[in-house]
Amino acid sequence: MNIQFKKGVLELCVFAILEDGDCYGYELVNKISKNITISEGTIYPLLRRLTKEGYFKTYLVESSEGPPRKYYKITPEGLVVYKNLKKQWFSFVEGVNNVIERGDDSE
Amino acid sequence: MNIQFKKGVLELCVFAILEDGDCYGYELVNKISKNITISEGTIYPLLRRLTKEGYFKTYLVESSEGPPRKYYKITPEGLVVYKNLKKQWFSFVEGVNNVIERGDDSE
DNA sequence: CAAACTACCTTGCATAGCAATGTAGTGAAC
DNA sequence: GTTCACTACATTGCTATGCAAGGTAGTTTG
Repeated sequence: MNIQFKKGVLELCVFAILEDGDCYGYELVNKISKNITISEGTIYPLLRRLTKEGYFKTYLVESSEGPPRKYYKITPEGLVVYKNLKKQWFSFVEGVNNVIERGDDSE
Repeated sequence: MNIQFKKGVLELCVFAILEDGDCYGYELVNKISKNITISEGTIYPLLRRLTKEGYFKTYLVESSEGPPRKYYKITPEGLVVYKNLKKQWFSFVEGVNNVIERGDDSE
């Protein structure tokens, strides 16, 4: 899979999944992996960053299957950023499709 | 516009436009700019790289409106790479849409 | 206690886009 | 006749993000 394509989009994916319900990091990796190749080394720093920026809050939950899980919950600010990012993504894809399908738009 | 989204995709756009007919750098910037914000500082290094990798050939054409134009022509190898990249792009977009729309796929 | 799984985390590297800047040619304005 | 705007090429240093590779620690199975 083309690594470059993912730049900025994984952030959007994480937002989208968390909007549907709180998750912990390892769970996010597994969910995203069903559709896009992703590694833990990508997700954890991303979650830290977005938490630091105030878009997520975290809480720990004990697990009977391993170490405690750090759950991430989207904040109201995060929700605003997410909706904006989602719009940008769709309009970007539309722009790319215009270029690809017509090579050019006018004339 | 989100800069990160463009990573790797501008390459695809350049391929797509050149598949439709030879262009010079400045022209490519203008064509892509109709749909996606782009700067010259991005396009010229990209064209150099893809030419060096054997995906484009170039030829100069005098212009009455300024300095000579360097036209880029896609090579057979370039065409193969382009078709592959295009497939990857569409499958990537599909994957992202799956994540965004369902948050998850299974269950 | 070793292997396999869950679950967290960090470091250094590669990549691509961009702003800023520079060079030259043409043509119009003043 | 020189200043401005446009065409058209190009380079440098910066930034951001994803990844491989590595590590820590808890649980369960043998």
